[in-house]
Amino acid sequence: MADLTPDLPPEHSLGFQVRRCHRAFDRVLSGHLAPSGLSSGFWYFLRALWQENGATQKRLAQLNNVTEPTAVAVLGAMERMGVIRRERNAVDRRKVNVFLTERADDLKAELMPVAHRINEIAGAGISAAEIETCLSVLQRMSDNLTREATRLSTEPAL
Amino acid sequence: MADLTPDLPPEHSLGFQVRRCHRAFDRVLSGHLAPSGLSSGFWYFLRALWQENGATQKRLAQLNNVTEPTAVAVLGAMERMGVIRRERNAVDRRKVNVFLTERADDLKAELMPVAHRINEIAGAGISAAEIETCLSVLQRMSDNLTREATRLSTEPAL
DNA sequence: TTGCAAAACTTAGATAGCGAAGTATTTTAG
DNA sequence: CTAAAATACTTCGCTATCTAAGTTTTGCAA
Repeated sequence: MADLTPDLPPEHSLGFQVRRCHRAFDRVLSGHLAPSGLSSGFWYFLRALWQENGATQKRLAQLNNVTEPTAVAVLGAMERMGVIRRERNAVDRRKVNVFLTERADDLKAELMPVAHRINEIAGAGISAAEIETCLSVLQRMSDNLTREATRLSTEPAL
Repeated sequence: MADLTPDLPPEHSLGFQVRRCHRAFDRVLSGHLAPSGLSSGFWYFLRALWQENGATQKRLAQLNNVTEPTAVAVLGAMERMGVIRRERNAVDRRKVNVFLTERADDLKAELMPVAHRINEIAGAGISAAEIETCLSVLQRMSDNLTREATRLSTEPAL
């Protein structure tokens, strides 16, 4: 009997390559952060806070494309490490504003060059035009998929 | 005092976009798999086994770019669900060969179209040439980063 | 042949991520 | 003004992932 389900060779699967690349990035990032005693999860929230210090947890979750429970967990760890401070909003007491501590400012000087370096390493031997195309494709795919995920959760059984 | 650490806007960061896209893929995949009672981790191992039924756990970990403990955990769950069967290799008793069960064959017919569909959704409105470029860039970045990760772990303090 | 190194797997403990459900606060509808 | 809905956060329990360290088996070398 012939096999009627065509294969999708991993190398030509967008999902496969994106996943592989993601983990490669994450491993290198973790490797560079470990000497400072930081885990890779911190990085994303630190970067968001360097741009929007005092943001609410919900806002930080959005900037990072993670859910709120994830934000709570990581920010909790960051607070215990003294990198951020959480403050209940006085006007709207549902909100919690997150502020960087002095410690985090030192980290910025230490970590920003690392981020640049990792992007350099990743893009070695790849033309600027190719990288631009890749970034653009990744962005459009994320948008396409986010739309689909929303559709899936709002139209459950279909 | 001027800020001497240049920002890396997330939209122009390869790491950021790859991570965002990865999670978008994973969410949609999970959403499509949930009705079948499967988690997204199963998919990657199933695909590998459809190509190399009977492979060892080490081999499956390599094909998936995950570590051996990860493979053990996911394959354990798959075995408990009756999707695979593990068999100690008679010649070299260190090895464990992994075989698909009948149940997994049914899943192939069910899941392969889903995988194709998700890649279609992701690539909607993007030209074939752009996608080819993106795949190629992702592959080269993964290789660059994997090399760096190896360097980091073999030359610890440098 | 014995003994040590390497290989394949496993266990243990940690971090991220998720969805579902719970709590407190604010907003809105009637 | 009050009840219901929406918002922001939290808690809980799960999966996936990692590193480090342990077990069993095999292979190589003195």
